[in-house]
Amino acid sequence: MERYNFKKVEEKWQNFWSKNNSFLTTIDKNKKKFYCLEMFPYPSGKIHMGHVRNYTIGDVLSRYKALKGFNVLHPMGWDAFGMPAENAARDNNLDPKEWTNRNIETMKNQLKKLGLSIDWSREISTCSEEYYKHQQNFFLELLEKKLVYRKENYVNWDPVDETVLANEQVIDGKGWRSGAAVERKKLSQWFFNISKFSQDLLDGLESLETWPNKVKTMQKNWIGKSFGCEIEFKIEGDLPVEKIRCFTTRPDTLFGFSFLALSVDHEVSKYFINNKDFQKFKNECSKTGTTEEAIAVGEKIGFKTNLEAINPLDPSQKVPVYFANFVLMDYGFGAVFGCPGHDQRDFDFAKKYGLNIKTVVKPFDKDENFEVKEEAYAGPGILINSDFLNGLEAPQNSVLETIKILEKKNLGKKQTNYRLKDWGVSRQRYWGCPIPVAYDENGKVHPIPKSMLPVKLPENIDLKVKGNPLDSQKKWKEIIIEGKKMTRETDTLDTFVCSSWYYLRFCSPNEKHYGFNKEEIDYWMPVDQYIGGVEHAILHLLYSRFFMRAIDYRNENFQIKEPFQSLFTQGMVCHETYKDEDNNWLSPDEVEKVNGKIVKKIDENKIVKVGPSESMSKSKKNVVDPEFIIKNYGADAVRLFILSDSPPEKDIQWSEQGMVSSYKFVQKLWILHNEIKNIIFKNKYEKDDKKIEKFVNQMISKITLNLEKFNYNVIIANMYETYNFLINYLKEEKSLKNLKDNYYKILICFLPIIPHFASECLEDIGFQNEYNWPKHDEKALEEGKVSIVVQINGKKRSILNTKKGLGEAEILDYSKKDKNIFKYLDNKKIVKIIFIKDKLINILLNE
RNA sequence: GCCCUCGUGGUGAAAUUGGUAGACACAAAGGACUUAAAAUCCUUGCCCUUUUGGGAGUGCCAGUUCGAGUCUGGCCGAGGGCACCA
Repeated sequence: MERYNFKKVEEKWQNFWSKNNSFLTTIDKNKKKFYCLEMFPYPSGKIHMGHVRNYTIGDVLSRYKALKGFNVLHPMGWDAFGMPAENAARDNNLDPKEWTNRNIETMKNQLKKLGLSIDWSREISTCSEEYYKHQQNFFLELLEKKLVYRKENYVNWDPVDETVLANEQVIDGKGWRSGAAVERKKLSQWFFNISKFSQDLLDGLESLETWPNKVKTMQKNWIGKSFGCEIEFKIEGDLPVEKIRCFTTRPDTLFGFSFLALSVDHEVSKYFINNKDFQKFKNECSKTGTTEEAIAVGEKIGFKTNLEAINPLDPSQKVPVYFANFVLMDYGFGAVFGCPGHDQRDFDFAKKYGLNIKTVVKPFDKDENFEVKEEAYAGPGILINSDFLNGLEAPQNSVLETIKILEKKNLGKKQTNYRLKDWGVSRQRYWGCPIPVAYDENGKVHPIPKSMLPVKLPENIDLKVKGNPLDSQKKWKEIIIEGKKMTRETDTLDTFVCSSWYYLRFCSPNEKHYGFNKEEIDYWMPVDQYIGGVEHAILHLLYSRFFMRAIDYRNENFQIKEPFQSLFTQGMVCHETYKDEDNNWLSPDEVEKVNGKIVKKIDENKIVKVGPSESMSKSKKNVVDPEFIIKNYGADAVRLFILSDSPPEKDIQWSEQGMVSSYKFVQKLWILHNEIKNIIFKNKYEKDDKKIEKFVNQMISKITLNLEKFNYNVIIANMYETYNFLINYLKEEKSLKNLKDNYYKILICFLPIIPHFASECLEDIGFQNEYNWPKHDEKALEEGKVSIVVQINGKKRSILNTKKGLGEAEILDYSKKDKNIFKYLDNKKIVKIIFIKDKLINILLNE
């Protein structure tokens, strides 16, 4: 017997699949479809372990579903626009397109070596004209439907990447990619009207039953629905301001009114343009948005005006109007009614400026003299000190009741607010999809006629210029539309737009006239299983859900609202971190273990500091290169290891030892296979044994269930159990009638996990082409013996091995004779018996 | 501060959803084979007993139940998300 040569075998099967177009998919209406999609990668250069995990999980599912008889769509493509290409190209004097395409070539080869069952004929790349021309077309459609618009607005400006970021792309006040502190800047920008669908996006979450709750909650919070009331406050003072509108969720606490706070960008601020103190204050406020310290301390500061606001429910009450740093212009009306008694933030502000703090809600268990002292009381209770509102249950009844009163008196009206803001999609970068519009002499927007699409990116341009490289392309900017000279838009689209509809394109990668073909998406969509990292919980997943609604809007031919039927978010791949004496990060191949100590490879005397295990990242150098690992151990062993140990939704610890043991397991399986093959071909079947049949049926049932439930780590354990069983079985039984058929079934169960190995073994014992997923036979499971637990007063005292299906009386009889049991029964009365067939008997005794 | 998730051996984790806790693997210790090492295989894994066996035990405290890792309430701890959202 030869040692298992994974290199030869894996190459052989990869070539076989490729030559036979094994994973090519076409519409087949006689079969049930299954669309399995993993989040497509950014072509950064090489695949990393995260990709290996993500795509292995998807591949196991795809292969399993295909064996079950589904028509499986399992495509792959490239999220190919974006900053790294532009930066790399600029720094190395390259063309971003070349850089990107070279990376795609490399990564595609790496993915192929993993043995993924991907239909490569559907490969797409978002930076190809073939792809982005359809995207430009979508943009124009949205423009027609008024779902995309242009407005001047404060934006999140990333000073390092020199581009605008969407709210979702600002993390802790920093750019999601560059990590630079984000600044506020006023710019004219393109926006997608995602907020139009706030309620619909929220409602849609209900239908996504198999999405992780975590993700649904995050989206729900992000959409941030709140119900309340819009109130108009009359204003008196030395400025021509008559009224100011506020939004509040607690109109019922109006009698606790103590100040009115405005955003520094509120229209009232126009009267303070020349006020130096105000300008100074405003500066202070813009700083607090970005420094971490200010966020941590959360100090509230205000600027007092000479205006006074009148309480609509009690015109005799007048309170001061402030500008305050904690009021946001783009939520509500940029104005807040301050009720310090029952809102902690208002409380802090009132304390600082010595404003009145009035208690208007008392907790249920306190009397009417209850007073707010150390902190605001935001809980439920009964309204007090509130005139005609006294006695109402807050907020349960009081909010609606107060809104009714305000509406009747024409002082306010019911309103629902959402935190979700429109999606700014303009990016001042070269390597993205050009926005297909132009401006005439007056700055009026003109869509580029569809016949002139795509708007192609100019080639061979200078990327070293400051700002947007497209802006300096004078020739390219000129365009003539219907005889008129115009100037092109130089902003490109956020790359998240590209990934908002790529899953549609996979259904019709060759459709020339439109982004997709109706017949094809009707068959394939929605994606049955989407798999990717949880980091896209809001960004990509919300944008995609929006994009389907945007296409669906006023479109009778399109009915998809939810693109992803099921979502699975896999955990990260982690590795220990290492640092040398000078605190420089070291990669795992720069260190080794000598006598239990981790040391530097080049110098054994240098001790290495071992840090906590963290998600693999280039910056911490705690990465392991998949290509190297695949080369050393083979794709099957890598697949096996990446799935073992931890459940796929949890983080996994990369361990060299674990990797080696997976490798050895494949070798051991090969030795076992040869032993079985010998028995099969020597035709030594004589004894008809049910033991193997029962075991294999149990195993099929377990593995099938674990596949359905994404318990892939348990499947690996099942594989080890199977191996252990077979080894012992072969020791006992040398003549085995049922071996071949049962072994065949086992190999098919292994196929999704270790496809090369299983295909090779199947061929080796004479099965060549079509395999089907085995069904477990209930009858086989029922035969034979069971272990029944015998309990005395709820404690396990013995185990009976009996035939299946015995009744209570028989089991009790056996129990009484059991040597571990009868000593307990001595002189005791049986009070009660709990009996569960084939499982357990619990005998309750009188003490 | 608010929201969500999770606490099981030295480690990663299983447990048919209320019925044998620790499957399967990693690491460790002891042993076998070997002149030796590597590889491989076997055994062990809290406490008491020489063994048969018994006791404790799934973060902590209580409860429901014949029976709780699983259900309920309270507490403690870890991880993640959001953060002046009125």
